[in-house]
Amino acid sequence: MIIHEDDKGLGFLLGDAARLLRKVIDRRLQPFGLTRAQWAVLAMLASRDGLSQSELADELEIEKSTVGRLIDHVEANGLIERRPMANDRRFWRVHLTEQARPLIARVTEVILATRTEMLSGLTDEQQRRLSDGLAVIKSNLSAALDSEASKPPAPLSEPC
Amino acid sequence: MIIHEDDKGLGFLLGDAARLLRKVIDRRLQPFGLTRAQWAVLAMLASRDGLSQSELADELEIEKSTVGRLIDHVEANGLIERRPMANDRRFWRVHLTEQARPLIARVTEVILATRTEMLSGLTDEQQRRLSDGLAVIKSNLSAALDSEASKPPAPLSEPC
DNA sequence: AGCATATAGTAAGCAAGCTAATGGTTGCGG
DNA sequence: CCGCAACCATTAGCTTGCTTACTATATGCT
Repeated sequence: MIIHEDDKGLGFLLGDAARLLRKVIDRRLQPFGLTRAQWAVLAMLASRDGLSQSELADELEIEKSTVGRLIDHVEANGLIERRPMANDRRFWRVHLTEQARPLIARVTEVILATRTEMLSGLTDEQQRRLSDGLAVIKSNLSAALDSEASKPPAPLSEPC
Repeated sequence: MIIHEDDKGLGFLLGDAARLLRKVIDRRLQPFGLTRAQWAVLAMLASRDGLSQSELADELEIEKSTVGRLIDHVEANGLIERRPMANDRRFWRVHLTEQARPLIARVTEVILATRTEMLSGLTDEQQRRLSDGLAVIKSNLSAALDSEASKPPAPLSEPC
């Protein structure tokens, strides 16, 4: 049979695991006044300080509007700041503040510990295969999204 | 080195893949007036009609409050209905309406096609391993969440 | 120069997660 | 039988995702 409804389907499994991970991390980051999404911004800036908001959106694979609001929150907490660019006033470069560095170091430990916990019981080989599998899925889904972006114009109404 | 920052870390990878899947499915279900979360409710009821809201929340692994609002939406669309239980007025049993059945059949095809697309390029064996890996992760994260629920009471203040 | 187009960011509105607090029922123990 | 605890559901409020529409700035073509 085609539909081997093993348990709930791989799609649901993926969603459940991701939701659970978000929940765990949000809990553990709460003492730091951070959420998982906000941490993603900090982690990206930690290795590539000074990105613009659009670049951040690309790297984090979320929408510009989402990243904008996210930055509002983190900036309100004093961990990052927007700096105008001299030559192009449309841009803002986002930089970590001094307070951010030590906090990032501590949060990194929490994140790594959580990752270890999440992967406990899986061999390095299994982890690698999991990574590879998820990468394939991401690539397939990106392709699906792209192919959709072109079709919608005329799926059910013929011209005149 | 311990932190082999391969690309973005397995945690981010997991979140990205899940977010992408949600995006694709939400798009494809939009013509049906459904979202992925609402579909989860319908899919569950399709095999186990008449669950209570709390049972649905347990099965779907989301909070009661979330499932309540979700049911509001789907009910407003006329696909399900809440029926009071005679002997216990705290309960509502959620049932599919007649209109729901044919729609569920069509949506199921879309979902299965999307799953196939998502997994294209992965052998059955790879899919199985992916499933198993995600199941382990879910179980580890559930354990992490539980162990946290017991600790918080007294992490930093000693009794008198 | 001047207008059209593209690009960076913002704003508003919806869905869906979560938590915490509330109201209404039920059931049990004294 | 009365009151307390447990339980179902709802409400309100927060964050984060998306979409769509808008502003402001830059660029490019005529």
